[in-house]
Amino acid sequence: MKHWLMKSEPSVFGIDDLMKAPKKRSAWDGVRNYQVRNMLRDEMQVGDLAFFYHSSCDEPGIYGVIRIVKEGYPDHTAFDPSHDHFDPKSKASDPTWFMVDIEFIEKFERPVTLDKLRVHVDKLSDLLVLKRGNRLSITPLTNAEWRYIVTLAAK
DNA sequence: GCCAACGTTGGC
DNA sequence: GCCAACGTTGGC
Repeated sequence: MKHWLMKSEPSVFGIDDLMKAPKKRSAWDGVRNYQVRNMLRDEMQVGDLAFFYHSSCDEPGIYGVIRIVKEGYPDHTAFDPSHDHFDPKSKASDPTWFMVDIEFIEKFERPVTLDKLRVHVDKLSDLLVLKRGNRLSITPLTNAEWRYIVTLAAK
């Protein structure tokens, strides 16, 4: 089982939206970056756990835990001309973009904020979300990084 | 294949 | 709103 960090803007879709969704599940759609597409399509597996990270908000950070419940499948929002994420180069017969389904697991009592992650940069020096200029909305974490952040959340 | 221009991301 | 950093596009 792999571990991930998945970023979203809470003004668009945050962990509270996921908690309110039917069966506390949702598609993770709208990814339009090839590196992230490859992870969605080729690497993420049912049962993988991910941190739900809020970006572009008052307090960026990790707000909880989610689980992959459906492996990569074509992102149909790319086929719909009326949709924000429409992409004419993605065809149903040969889709460019993929998504997974996720399920709510846990919301932290207090988020592990970006500031807090930075305090622990000695233990989290490879964490991509701490690297300046990183633009990937989904990044892999090592088991050690995952466990360390879980202990931060429990404090 | 190069690279300038442009659009997007995301913290501040 | 600003701006650094990066990905993508398109002319050549």
